[in-house]
Amino acid sequence: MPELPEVETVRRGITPHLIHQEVSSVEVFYPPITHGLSGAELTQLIQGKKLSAIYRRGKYLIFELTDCLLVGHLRMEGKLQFITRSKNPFNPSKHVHWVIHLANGNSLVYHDTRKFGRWHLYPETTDLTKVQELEGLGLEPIEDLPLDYFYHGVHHRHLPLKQLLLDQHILLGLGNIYADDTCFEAGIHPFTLGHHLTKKQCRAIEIAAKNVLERAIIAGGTTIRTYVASEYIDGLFSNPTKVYGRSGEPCDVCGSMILKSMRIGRSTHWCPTCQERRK
DNA sequence: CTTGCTGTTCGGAA
DNA sequence: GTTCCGAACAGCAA
Repeated sequence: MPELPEVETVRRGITPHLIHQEVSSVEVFYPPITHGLSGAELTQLIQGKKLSAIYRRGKYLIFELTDCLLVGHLRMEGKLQFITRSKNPFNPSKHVHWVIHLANGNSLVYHDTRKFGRWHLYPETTDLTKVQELEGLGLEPIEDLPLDYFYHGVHHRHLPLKQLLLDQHILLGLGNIYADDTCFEAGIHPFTLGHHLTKKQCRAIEIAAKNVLERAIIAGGTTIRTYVASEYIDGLFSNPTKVYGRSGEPCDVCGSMILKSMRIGRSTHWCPTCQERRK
């Protein structure tokens, strides 16, 4: 489900409920999601430890506990649900794959219909440089980037812009939805090849990505206020896209019909007028 | 019923 | 080294 804004919204939503809280036990119903660790094994490893921080890097969530890290990726459909003591004992649905119980009686529940998500415990370190999943990741588009950063990442590549935006080794956090909207916001055709992009276009893409993601985070932030503890935080906010999922509809800016194409197993959406193809 | 599509990433083949 | 393709899984719509 989540791209960067959704993961960030989940992080902000659950942090106040979890920070400084102590883990009492862990249940695991589908161990492949926890690198094969059972509930008993995970309980053994983190029982009595306190959550000291929750970070996000790209689409990864990182729970820092006493002397250890729990690193997770929600992939397509992972969701976290915080439930209060009053909802316990909790009857997990068949798509709930782990539950972390806190000493105060509340619980954090992981739900993932397609079971693509992964959670990896690093039992003896809080050093993020030791985390394999984070090795080689690119930079956050919502933070300041070095001069011509995206240009240097793509000008020698023979892949379409859309695919380069999905590559987490260059810019972090864009998925299929926000990659399409980033191309639209930058006014560049998603199939423009990396080595045809100018420095100016690349700068426009950096700015577009930042704006698209920040707007979505704000939309999530407004939604989160209505967040109810018993509901999944899945970040499908009232944050309308400009082109994604809108093929056949008129473009907001020029009225042209938005197009859709299937490539490499993913859909891509664009406005043929606002994103005229050059090469 | 079957097929294709879905917000992701990885590993192995070309 | 870069690029392509299928796999992991479940549900839904056509």
